[in-house]
Amino acid sequence: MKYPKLFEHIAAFSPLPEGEWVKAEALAREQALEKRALFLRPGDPADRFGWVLQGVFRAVRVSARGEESIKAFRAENQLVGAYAELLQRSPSMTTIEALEPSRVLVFHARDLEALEAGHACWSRLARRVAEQHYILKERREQEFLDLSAEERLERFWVEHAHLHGRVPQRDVAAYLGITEVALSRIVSRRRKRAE
Amino acid sequence: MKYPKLFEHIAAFSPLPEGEWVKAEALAREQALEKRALFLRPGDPADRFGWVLQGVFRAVRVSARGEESIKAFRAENQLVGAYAELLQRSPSMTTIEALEPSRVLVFHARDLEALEAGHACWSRLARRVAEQHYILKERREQEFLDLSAEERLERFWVEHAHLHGRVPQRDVAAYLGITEVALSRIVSRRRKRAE
DNA sequence: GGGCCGCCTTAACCTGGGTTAAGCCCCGAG
DNA sequence: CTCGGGGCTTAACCCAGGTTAAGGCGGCCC
Repeated sequence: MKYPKLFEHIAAFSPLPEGEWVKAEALAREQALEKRALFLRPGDPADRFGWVLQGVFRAVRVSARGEESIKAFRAENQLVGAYAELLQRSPSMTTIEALEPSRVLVFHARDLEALEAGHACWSRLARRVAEQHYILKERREQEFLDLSAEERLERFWVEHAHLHGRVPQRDVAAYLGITEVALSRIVSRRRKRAE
Repeated sequence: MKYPKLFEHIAAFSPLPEGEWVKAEALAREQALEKRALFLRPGDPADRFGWVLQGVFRAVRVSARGEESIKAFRAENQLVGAYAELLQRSPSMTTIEALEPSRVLVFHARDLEALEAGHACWSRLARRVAEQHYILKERREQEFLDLSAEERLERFWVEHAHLHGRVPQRDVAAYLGITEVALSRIVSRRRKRAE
């Protein structure tokens, strides 16, 4: 087994026999990305995804008007990929970019399908992943519905404390759905109140 | 088989042997709700959900400040339930209310688990449901990130044409994340431009 | 060292949506 | 028929955040 820590992590999320994990490892390959390198770009087939071994990524979508908004940040022990497009077997509309020098363990969707055919644990895992992703998106929806930008910022740092100092402020703004100017204002307003 | 139309609908979404469907029907019961009646209220266990046979529902969440926001509308051939809470086995924080006299086919989560143990088709269905829900929430997230309230309204009516005349305007506003006053303004602005 | 670039801040002005409050229209109960 | 209430609209005023533009600051390359 080459990635025992990752195995622990995944098995805790959804039980997985060691033997199956070893099979999966054999299908994966490690990819290193420098800062600013893209794991996925718009138009690419969205049939691959990765577990982050090291580093931070941002999932960006560029709107029709050319504005960037950020769907998610991903760091160690999380999945990176264009999940919605993968499910719909459509090309990626998402850019996934490393914010630091990073390493990822890459899987191909069709390899996972093969594993699924062999052992039910993979389907269970896939289901849990879908459910977990759903819960997170619903939480985010709730934040847009009843929180102001300032409250969303506060919650962002509670839920993403591990990203402190690792993501530029403008990207936090694009995640919150505001401009970097507005975010800067909010931050300085809070600073003043804190004195 | 008591609900052949529903069976067709579900089987098209995820293949399902007739025999399994008949078993499921035996575990379900039909519930009628008058206008304004609640299918689920906050604090209820979220372990039941239903297929809408007839009618329209709104899933409401009341924020800490006492403001209502609407997470979803559900009509014929859709699932109603507090899905996130069901997955987390926590009590419902969602109110689900009939906007018309409605009929629902009610299932209990633990009955579904029993069916899952008997035939893999149920797990496959559950997975597809999770994935589909995810895709919809991600789309909604995107709308909050890069669309103005007016554009969200436009898209709302494209995607919910079947709700025309069936949901009050204030509820549409609460779905879009704005007040009914703001929505009324947007509508009249559009009316003027259309002349 | 100097110049440049990436990132952040600040300011001035504009606009969309929130808040409050008044008023309208329709409908159903008495 | 009248009254009251629910749902929608309009208006006046306010504020958060968008837009545009200028400038600051640190790091990096030459």
